[in-house]
Amino acid sequence: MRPNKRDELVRNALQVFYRDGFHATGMDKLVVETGVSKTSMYKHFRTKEELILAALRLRDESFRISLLRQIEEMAHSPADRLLASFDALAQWFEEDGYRGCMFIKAGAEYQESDHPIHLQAAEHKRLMLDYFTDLARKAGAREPEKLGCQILLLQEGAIVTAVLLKNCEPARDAKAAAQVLLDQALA
Amino acid sequence: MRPNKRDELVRNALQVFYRDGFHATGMDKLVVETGVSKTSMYKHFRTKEELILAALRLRDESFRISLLRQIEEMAHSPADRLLASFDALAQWFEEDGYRGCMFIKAGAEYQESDHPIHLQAAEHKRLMLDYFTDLARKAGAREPEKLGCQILLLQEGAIVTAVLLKNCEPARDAKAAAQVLLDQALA
DNA sequence: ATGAATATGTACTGATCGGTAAACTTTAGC
DNA sequence: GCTAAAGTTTACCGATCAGTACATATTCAT
Repeated sequence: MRPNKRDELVRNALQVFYRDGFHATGMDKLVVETGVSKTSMYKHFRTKEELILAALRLRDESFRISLLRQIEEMAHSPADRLLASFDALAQWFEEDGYRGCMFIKAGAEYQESDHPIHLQAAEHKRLMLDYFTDLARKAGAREPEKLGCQILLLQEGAIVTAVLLKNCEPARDAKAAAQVLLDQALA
Repeated sequence: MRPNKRDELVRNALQVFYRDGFHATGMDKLVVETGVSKTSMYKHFRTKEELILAALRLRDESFRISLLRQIEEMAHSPADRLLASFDALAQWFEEDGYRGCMFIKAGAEYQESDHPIHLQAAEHKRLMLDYFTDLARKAGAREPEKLGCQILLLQEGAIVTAVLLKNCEPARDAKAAAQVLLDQALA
């Protein structure tokens, strides 16, 4: 268990950053919430920013891996998988402690477009876009880049709407929209 | 010019909050950037939170008013106006200093769903949803609530995607998607 | 069992946080 | 021209910010 304390730190810090935000989470709060001493934190990461970047890297990995696995279990054709991504979204929204997309929030708190945290958030979205575009291409869509982007737009829209509007079901309406767009792109 | 200093404060503070974020903007920075003394600020607003709420109120008003006017100038039928909203979006994305939606960011920095700032951000989105739903109804859509929500999802998705992904044109793809959804809802 | 790496607690730095106190100056209505 | 409101400067409060120093304790491979 040599480097595991570091991973444990990143894992727990990730939860706190996701729950409370980046600027609102001080290093002293992290000491309390993660159980890792401040001295140890600064042995592993030279700055708070580096710790945030590590947390975002972990989030990107675990989020995308589990999302893709979910999708691939639920559906098998590329077209069905595009649609299934919205069912995965709906499940996510129902989870306790759902607080929207960590990368949208990171981009919102670190707005300069050349900031490392902003860049890492952008990279995550680019990977998501690539995944949807790939599925659209495999599904035989006429303009896969366009359909992939539209699927992404619906997802991002649903994610932020699910945070702010409790009275509507964005995942359902987004899926219905995706179905229409998909039909039209395959016709 | 009695109460105008207050309005000037709110107007300038709004710009700084939008540019730099809420937690990242301290009251001392606002003194420098707005030219209003700290004592005066606290004469007008008892807390930073009240100042933020006033800034958000102003933003909601001016943003919605100018957006609706733009839309109503560009198009005249309800259906065309739904589509024109994406042209207004595209123009917004091109503006210098575009930094996404202030209310999405407010909801991201103040995440507790009963927080006054979170509630105010949610109220803005609800008003936007109502507007689109109303247009969808007037356009004769089969399920106006559904179409209104889908338009909103595309808009929100485009807004956050325009912040993070510089290499694609979310407003264009969102408009094309809206066109398809609209056709299908009117058929 | 020992040595080296890794962890810890405590105490601290200077800067900044939101917010206040008090004394002084400007502005505007009568 | 006087009065009172509204604005200002300057200095301050205790708390918290990110980050560091240092001495001690725990862990682990040999």
